[in-house]
Amino acid sequence: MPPSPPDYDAAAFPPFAVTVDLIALTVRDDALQALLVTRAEEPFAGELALPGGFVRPDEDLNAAAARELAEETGLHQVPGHLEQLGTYGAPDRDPRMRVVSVAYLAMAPALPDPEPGGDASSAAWVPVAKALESELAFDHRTLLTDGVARARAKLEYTSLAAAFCPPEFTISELRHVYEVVWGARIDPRNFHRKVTSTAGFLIETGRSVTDGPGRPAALYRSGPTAVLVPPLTREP
Amino acid sequence: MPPSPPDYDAAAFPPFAVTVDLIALTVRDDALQALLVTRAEEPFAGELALPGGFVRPDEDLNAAAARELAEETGLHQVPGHLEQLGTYGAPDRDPRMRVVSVAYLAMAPALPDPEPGGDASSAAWVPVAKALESELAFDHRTLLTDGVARARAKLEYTSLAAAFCPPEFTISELRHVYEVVWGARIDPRNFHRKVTSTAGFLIETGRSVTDGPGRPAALYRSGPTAVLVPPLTREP
DNA sequence: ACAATAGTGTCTATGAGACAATATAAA
DNA sequence: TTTATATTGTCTCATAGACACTATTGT
Repeated sequence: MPPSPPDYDAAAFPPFAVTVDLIALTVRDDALQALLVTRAEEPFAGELALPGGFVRPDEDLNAAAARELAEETGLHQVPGHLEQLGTYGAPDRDPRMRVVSVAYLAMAPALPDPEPGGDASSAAWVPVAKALESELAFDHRTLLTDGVARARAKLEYTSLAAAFCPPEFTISELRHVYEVVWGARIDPRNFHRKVTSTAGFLIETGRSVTDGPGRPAALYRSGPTAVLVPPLTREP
Repeated sequence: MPPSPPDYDAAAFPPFAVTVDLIALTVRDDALQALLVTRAEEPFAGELALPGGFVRPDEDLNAAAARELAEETGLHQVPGHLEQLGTYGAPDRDPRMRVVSVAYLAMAPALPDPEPGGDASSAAWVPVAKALESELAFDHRTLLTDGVARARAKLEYTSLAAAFCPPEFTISELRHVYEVVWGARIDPRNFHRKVTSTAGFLIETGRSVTDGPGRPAALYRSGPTAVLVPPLTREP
């Protein structure tokens, strides 16, 4: 058994840099898309990367993630869902120094394109399939893969799909989220029955909208139920 | 929108300390128990805390967690399962300085008590129910609560319950893990049918053991299936 | 024999998936 | 009308839970 020091001297702690990185996902143009930036500085200058940045000295981790998301999208208040995904801290993941990155997963409805020329000039929404074909800076391919896997899994047993929808949405829009994220067709009739029979998942607004031909669709808001029992299954 | 600096100067990054903390769980004496230490130093000297310590300058996060687990249990190689739980970094969570802690969840079979007098002299297994009644240092009550919730949830849809069992175990032992972690009785007959009919969950060893009266129980090893479909449900 | 635990078989209600049928709109 | 989408209804098969029953041990 290796004899280990009883504890480090608190004043001599090894210094780390701590960053937050964002896997911000949305559904646009029938595709799952992620927010990516083009790095302006070394290392990996000119390459695609996940948005992120250093946590400030007196800033909570979640606050740092929310701040970065707002900065990169150009919106004050970003709708949708934000949760911690995991922390990545391999000693050599950043060539400059020891950096530990706390990754956050954001799920948002379709947002306007980030303003070119603004602070987030280099940010853009990119289909996940295309992003995973590209080179990504640091270990960001791993982060993106993990984030997408988490999102896909969570659609099964939580009501998070609604985070990809605007505040009021039709059941077709919700189904479309599932179909795009899972990459699978879903029977509209069974889906309708399932989501409407899960208590607390959806709240009727009483209104309806008509888009193109066909019977108008009822509008719903997201309900209080976060965990779906039974879950929606992915394998037809 | 607050104008934010385009990026921090990499050389002027805000320094953080990074630690790993362990939620090490086991099933002993019909109770879910956690490994706790009594702190020797300020802050919170004399109080109960989760085991943990600083990540070393060239150490991976998972390696740091595995090292701490080995140190605190007194075992070179700790059986069971180790996974990242989440990262806790509120600015004031450590009164000394800015500390970001990566929490790891460990699930192990019943282990010998840590050697008093050794390096882990202050470590001991404590029933979770009792631990949550006590004061815990830092935000460790939150970490412990989150870890237990994760473990309970994961028993439903993964084969992780076997991590609480020795390498070879009976179906009764496995069921006992579920009953203790969930705090609910499970019908032995339906449980038997369920776990044996989930392909890849259990592997027969061909041997059996007899403990007390009753028919001998077949011995199984854990199989390759990590995700249980369909899941075992918690609500009878 | 009796008690205790392991393991198998059976029944029933529920729910998922397939798909027919109806409702209501645009073209 | 034709077409497209929304919504409801029906049928069938699989399965979860309740529980009777058999198997095999210790006392």
